[in-house]
Order: sequence, then structure tokens, then C-alpha cells
Amino acid sequence: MELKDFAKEADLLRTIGHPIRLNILTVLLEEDACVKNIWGCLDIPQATVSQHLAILKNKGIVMAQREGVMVRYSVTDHRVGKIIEALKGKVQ
Amino acid sequence: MELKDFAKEADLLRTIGHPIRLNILTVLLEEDACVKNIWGCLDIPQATVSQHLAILKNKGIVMAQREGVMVRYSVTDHRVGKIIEALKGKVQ
DNA sequence: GGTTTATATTATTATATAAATATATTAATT
DNA sequence: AATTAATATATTTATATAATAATATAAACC
Repeated sequence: MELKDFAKEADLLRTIGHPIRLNILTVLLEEDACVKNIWGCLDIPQATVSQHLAILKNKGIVMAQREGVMVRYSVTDHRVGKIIEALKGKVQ
Repeated sequence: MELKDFAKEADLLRTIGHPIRLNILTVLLEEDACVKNIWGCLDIPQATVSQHLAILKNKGIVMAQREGVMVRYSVTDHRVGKIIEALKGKVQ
């Protein structure tokens, strides 16, 4: 067994491993949304939502498309859905 | 959509989201091992391996059983295998 | 009981991440 | 062009995590 370079995988896990980001991603996995949607339905300050979305976007986990005044966000990394699904499993 | 408490899930992801810990877990998922095994096959300093195993143990992700001079480690959280499996998928 | 092997702990230092608040940008509307 | 709505960025302060090195414990064997 060789030491593998799990740098990117570790980075993905640490990036999505934040309570607010998991909430945001759960919303986005159901359907694309803009900052106001997320902010409204999760009751998190707008700046906080934008900050976390910026982090997710920089890591290539979500993408943003401007549509007039709004910016539509969607999940681009397909592993995220699987990981969140796996999290729901029982521990033992 | 309500704000869910993803504290524990986030904690799990952040804990396993470290290159060395992903390597250690990958080894342990193949078969249980003691510190020396891991240290030997991954070529990581002993103290580093012990430290990371301690972190994983404190979070309940692995367990330790002493067997004479050795301590046998094994993965107890079944979600870990699924998550590592999910990580192997293509991004797009 | 001393030595070796296996593992654990502690301390130090550096770096990364967090939340909160305030302010800035961008596009549509009047 | 001024206003409003939507989103982004910057700053500050606090806290968490990392790697490394040194040292400590615990069991087995002579």
C-alpha cells in the first residue's frame, strides 16, 4: 500500500463539512436557487450565505449563472449528492 | 425547508477530510491494522500516525483493541467506506 | 529488574477558518 | 441619474488545526 495523494478529496470533504454549507447544498440539490431563496428559507444572514457560496464556488463545487438581478446557483460536483446520501446511513 | 442541524455530519466530514487520515482509513478499510503496520506501509512518522488515530478514535470513527504489545485499529463508522467510495466518482 | 518494541502524549509554533459587521458592486426600475 | 433589490467583498477578531520534535507509558522478553 502506497501513500496516496488525497489532497483534493480531503479538500472537498473539508469544504462541504460545515453545517451551513451542508444546509445550502441540501437546498441546491433539490433545485437551483439564488442567494435570496437560500437566505429566505434557511434564515441565515445574506452576507453569510454569499460568503459560503463563494467558498463553494471557488472550490468548483457549485456554479453561478447571472439571470438579471439574480444569480442562480447549482451544484456541479456530482460526488456531493452521494456523500450527503451516505451521511444519512446509520453509524453502526 | 428548515435549517437542519448538520453539526455531527459536518464534524465527520471534517475529521476524515485530511490526506493522512484518508490514507489511514483506506488501509483500515482493507483490513484492521496496528500503528506499526500503518506507519510501515504508508511511511508516515509513528507519532503522526498515533496522533491521527487518536483523533479518529475520539470521534468514534475507529476503535482500538489492545492485543499484547500491539493495538489493533478498525473502522466502526460504516458511513466512512461509503463516503470514500463516493469520492472516487467523476466530478462531472 | 532492565531493555526493547509498540504506542501515546505534550509542547511549540505556524497557519487556516469562523462569524459578524460594514460597505461595495451590479443591474433593473422609475 | 437616482433609487432599490440582489449579491459580493473587506475587515476584524476569535478560535481551531497542523506539523514536528521530544518525551512518556505499557507490555513482553531476557
